[in-house]
Amino acid sequence: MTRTLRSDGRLPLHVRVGDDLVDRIAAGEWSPRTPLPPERSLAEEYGISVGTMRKVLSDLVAAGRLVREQGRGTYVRRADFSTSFLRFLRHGDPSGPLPTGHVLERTVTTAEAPVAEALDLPSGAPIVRLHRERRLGDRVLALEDIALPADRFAPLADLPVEDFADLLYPQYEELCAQTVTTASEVMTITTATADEARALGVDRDAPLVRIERLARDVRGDALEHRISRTPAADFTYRMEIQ
Amino acid sequence: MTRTLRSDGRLPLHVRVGDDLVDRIAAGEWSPRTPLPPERSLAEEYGISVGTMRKVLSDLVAAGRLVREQGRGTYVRRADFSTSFLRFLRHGDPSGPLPTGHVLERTVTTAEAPVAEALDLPSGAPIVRLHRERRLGDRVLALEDIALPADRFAPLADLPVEDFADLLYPQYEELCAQTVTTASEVMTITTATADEARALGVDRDAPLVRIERLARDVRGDALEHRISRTPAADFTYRMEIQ
DNA sequence: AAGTGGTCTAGACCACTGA
DNA sequence: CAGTGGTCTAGACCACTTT
Repeated sequence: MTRTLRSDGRLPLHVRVGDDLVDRIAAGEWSPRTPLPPERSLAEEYGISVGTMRKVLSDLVAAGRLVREQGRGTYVRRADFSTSFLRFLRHGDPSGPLPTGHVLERTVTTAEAPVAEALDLPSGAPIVRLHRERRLGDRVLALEDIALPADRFAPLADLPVEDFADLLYPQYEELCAQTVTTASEVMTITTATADEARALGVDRDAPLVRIERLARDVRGDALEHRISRTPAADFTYRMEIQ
Repeated sequence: MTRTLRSDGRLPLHVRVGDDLVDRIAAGEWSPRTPLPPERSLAEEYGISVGTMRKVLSDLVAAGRLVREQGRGTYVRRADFSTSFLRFLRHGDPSGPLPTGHVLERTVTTAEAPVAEALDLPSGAPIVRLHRERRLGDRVLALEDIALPADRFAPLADLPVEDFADLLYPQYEELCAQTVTTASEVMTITTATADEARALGVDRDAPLVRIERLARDVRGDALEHRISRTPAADFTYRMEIQ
């Protein structure tokens, strides 16, 4: 009757149940729109007490994997798209108009070694590549080069380039049923190549902020590799340290 | 018998008890070296159940204010000094030798408006100013300008400049009983002035990373204002996004 | 062995959301 | 009003650290 856990029985129950829930979310059993069952039902399903199930769920909330709302339910968390690095740019007020996205080039190709490694794919695996600009009005704020595993993102191989949205993550969710939950970024300062300088409207060798991002799903599997470049002069980053 | 809480009685018990504990930590009742009483004693002291006290304590752990170790006790958390932005510099391996710190100038003066505001002091309040270099061997990695409220940091006004340590936060704790718990930083990219270029050994107008940090104690009160500058070419920053 | 935090249970009752 | 998560209790027992 109670759900069987396959993980190491020496681990605490709340850890094993949490891992199992993450697997089920990754398998698509629940999405950001369909709530998980109430904690009482889940506790019964796993044959554990409500108190323990509450610990499982609040740990997953702390880990950024779920969101709970009193009276409504427990939902799979989607990445907050405003955490994009673009919110660190200085243009206008942060509550102002959203920068637009423009895919200039989309190719289906095979992954070079570094990108394949980042995405945890065999070298030469098929990927969808997007070259993209973010703009505010006429002004180009950033250049982006995006790589996606072709098997998970097949619908994007045929999508007309003008149909790509300003925000890609909601589109990944709608068209490809892939939800971005977390990401790691590495930021460095570089100087503009001739092409970058032309596209961004800055001098050759002007300092750029370069951000390499790896976006992941609930289970931590790599979904998207993205390199963004933006003029350093426009950049401010705030962080809270503990 | 049970400790009286002064905060708004409509708030949940675990919040009120948590606030009270933070006040007691800020008042110096416990330090990173003297453990808090065991959860059972604390629960009794406040007249609440152990389960509720456990929630209070684990919330404070999640907020970065306490550290718990099974079998040992519950301690006030100190800032992990390795979270300093210097760990983001590319020189050598991160586990290599620690950069040294050299106070070039120490003055006791009054706070200018922006610094006073950041430190939440009245304009013109007395502060201790430090101008400092961080070096690895002969090489200057970063310049720092530090401002500290003179009342809380009186012992530093007389300390010979050569007695300042490589890491200041442990010294704040030992000499001034001030523990840094959290900080916020704002990072921007600037270009080197003539003085900065000379001190850092880069070209005039070379890109610099400028980090403005405000360090706080458990209660969130401002302890230290610090502006650091380091050559942008040396800088890498990794972040995990949720 | 004594003392600490960690796991887990089995409830009662409250606060909020939506139909 | 039914159904959801949030608060709080009162325990038992386990795992780890220190003496």
